[in-house]
Amino acid sequence: MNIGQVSKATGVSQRMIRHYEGIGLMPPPDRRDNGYRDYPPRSIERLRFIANARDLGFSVDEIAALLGLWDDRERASSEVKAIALGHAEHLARKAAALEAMRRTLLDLAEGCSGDARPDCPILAGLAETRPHPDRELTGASCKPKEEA
Amino acid sequence: MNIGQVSKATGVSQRMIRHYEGIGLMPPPDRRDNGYRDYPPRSIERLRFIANARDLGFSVDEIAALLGLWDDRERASSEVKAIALGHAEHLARKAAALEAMRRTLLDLAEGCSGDARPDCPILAGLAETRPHPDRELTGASCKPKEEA
DNA sequence: CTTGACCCTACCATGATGTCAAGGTTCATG
DNA sequence: CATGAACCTTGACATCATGGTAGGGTCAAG
Repeated sequence: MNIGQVSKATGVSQRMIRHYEGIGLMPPPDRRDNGYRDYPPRSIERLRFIANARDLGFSVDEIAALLGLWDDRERASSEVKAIALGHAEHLARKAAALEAMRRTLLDLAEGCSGDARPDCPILAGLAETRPHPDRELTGASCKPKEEA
Repeated sequence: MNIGQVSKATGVSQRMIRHYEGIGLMPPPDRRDNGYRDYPPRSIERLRFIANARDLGFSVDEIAALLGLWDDRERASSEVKAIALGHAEHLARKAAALEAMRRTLLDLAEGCSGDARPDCPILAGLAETRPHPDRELTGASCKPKEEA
């Protein structure tokens, strides 16, 4: 199969199919005499696996690990489950962070009249001193450089 | 003030302070004879505003809009509120998407024994045909859909 | 003068994806 | 056969926010 047909069959863009090959998620397919990639039917399965995992928010590294387990018929399902549950935890933390942002925003907006007057607690809140003024500072403001 | 002091005062890295200048969020400050950036105290306020907005997940474009309204003493608070509420909605949708992913993942993991046996519904679910019209990827193996 | 902290610009990298460019191949049709 | 559409190829650039590095200038104190 040509790349265009694989793309249609899987819903993965040609661009990303080549990309996955480049980063090692897909094995390099055979080439025909004209240089065209020639995919075996198995590739479709594997691409769908990758795309589904991506849709679930797995990182490339996680997908690589899952593919390795997929290829290994002897693997223990506990390994797969550990990756999946770890990722679920990761997703939960991200969702909670977004929710906290939203909460803060709604709290700020609550005090805002939302009319034609210029007074606005949202802007006032944004201009306030930052809650965590202890972020990373680039350059060595207080760290000794021990470089040769 | 030198950039290092502004960085310390705001918790924004020097790297990002220069970046915000490059993308137009911060006005280019005066330069001393030696080429060093020389910031007025106002810059600290503005940087804090930017950093706070960024922490709330606003995009650069949204921050630019908020800054414009911040600079405008005549603006109506309704404009600010509209941006804020729109963004809150955006955050809610993102959080919901993450939660849906997590739900799917947990559903898949539920059927997984998580022991030494190779049988694993998580991998089976990932290898399934991609949801094209509507998704039914949760739970056990569904009927394989044939689509070209 | 030396040292070390500070500043400058400019480039590279991330991750997933899109787009565009410039060129080769295949095939159908006039 | 010639032309053009539709396909394939590689490579490069852009996004967004951030970190890092390289290479070099500046300043103040010892």
